[in-house]
Amino acid sequence: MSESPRERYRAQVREEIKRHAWEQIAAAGVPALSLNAIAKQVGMSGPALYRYFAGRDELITALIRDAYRSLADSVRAARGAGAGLPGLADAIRDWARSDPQRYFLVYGTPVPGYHAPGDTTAISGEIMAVLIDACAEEPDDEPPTPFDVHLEAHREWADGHPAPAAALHRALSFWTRLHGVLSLELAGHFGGMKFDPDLLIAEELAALRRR
Amino acid sequence: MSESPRERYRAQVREEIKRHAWEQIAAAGVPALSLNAIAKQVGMSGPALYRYFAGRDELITALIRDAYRSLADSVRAARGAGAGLPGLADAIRDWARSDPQRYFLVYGTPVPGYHAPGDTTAISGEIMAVLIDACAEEPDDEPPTPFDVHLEAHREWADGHPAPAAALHRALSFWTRLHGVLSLELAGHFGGMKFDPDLLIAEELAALRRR
DNA sequence: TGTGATAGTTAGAAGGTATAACAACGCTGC
DNA sequence: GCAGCGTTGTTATACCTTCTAACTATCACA
Repeated sequence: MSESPRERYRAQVREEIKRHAWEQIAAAGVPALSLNAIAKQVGMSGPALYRYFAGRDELITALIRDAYRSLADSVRAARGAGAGLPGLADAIRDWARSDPQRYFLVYGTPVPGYHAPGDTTAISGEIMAVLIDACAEEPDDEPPTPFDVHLEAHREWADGHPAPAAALHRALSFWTRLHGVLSLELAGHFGGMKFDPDLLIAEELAALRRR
Repeated sequence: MSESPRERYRAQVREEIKRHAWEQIAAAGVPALSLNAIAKQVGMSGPALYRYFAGRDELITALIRDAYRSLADSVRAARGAGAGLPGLADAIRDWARSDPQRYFLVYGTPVPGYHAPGDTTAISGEIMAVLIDACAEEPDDEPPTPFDVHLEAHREWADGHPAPAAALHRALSFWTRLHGVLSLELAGHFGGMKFDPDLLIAEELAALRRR
């Protein structure tokens, strides 16, 4: 399983290409990402880059995969350190704020034709599993809602997780509420409004306990 | 104030250009929007289109403005027809589903350098005002939260609306919760999950009453 | 040490945005 | 009615992009 020197070199170059790609994306967004410009930055000329990525789409797909992986790692690390829902929210929020365009590469505007490769949906499920875990340990004194019973009938996506439907519901709400505030904040839609988005997030998630 | 025949013709051509632009965007997203292709569809060749829009950016800006205007009109129409929060949610949801890429043009991934023109932020405020109106007439039996008092101190963005801070809070939560579910749904992130997003939206908004 | 896969090069096709220079049309004022 | 001018269209062009083709040089390995 040891890698040949060629493979090692190849992997290094691929990483360097992606590093420059992330810089361009952070600076001007995905549309401004130019393979030519990256190639020059890396020190090779134009088409040589196609030895490492079949094209623009494959490079972007690799970036999306890395972003998903990074997010899942952050979430699992936080959970591993004993974080509950507030701690997980902090982890996701920090991850998103550290590079908004990376967050939007995962959760932003989709390209109509694009279908995510299977492994990213697997990573997505991995994140969801952690959220459900954290939700399952929260106290639950509310009666089941209509959506809870609906969820009970459509819980295949939880991948056999044993948590009650109410926990799945909570995980979904956690995800959508956090994303709702976070994406609007990062997109600048709270522009003129002077309130602190963190407080809104905190309250949105606190309300989760009361459902 | 009557418009000359030239102005009328010019306005018609601009509309036709935007019509084709929307078709391209709906089909393949903003990145695939090509001025050249649009020009050919309209029946003129290439650079002639620059007589009507100074460039790609100006065309897209015009589309964003129209999208904002259309959304605001839908919201106001629903409100004018007596809709409360559930009705407003339906209106926004229907508007978004009728053309997801139009929704994402307004609320999707932002371009790092881009600053929205002033009139669109005005329209955004117009929408917000309607939401606050609807929230103000909802019964409110909850004690004020910490975020409520924070909002009371930072309510300039509500543009002098007389509603109590709790109503502003509710309007913000309505907006962020709806956007959270809607954008994830439209982006396909509920892919494998078989639950009905409408039920989740309904429950997220019902929980608004309990804060 | 020879040989073949790999990594790089330049050339070029196809298509994009955008500008410049020019022709033709039509509205407007006299 | 008609001269003149602004507007709308054209083609040519510059420069960018992605991506393929053909060719060369290098490096690992038998």
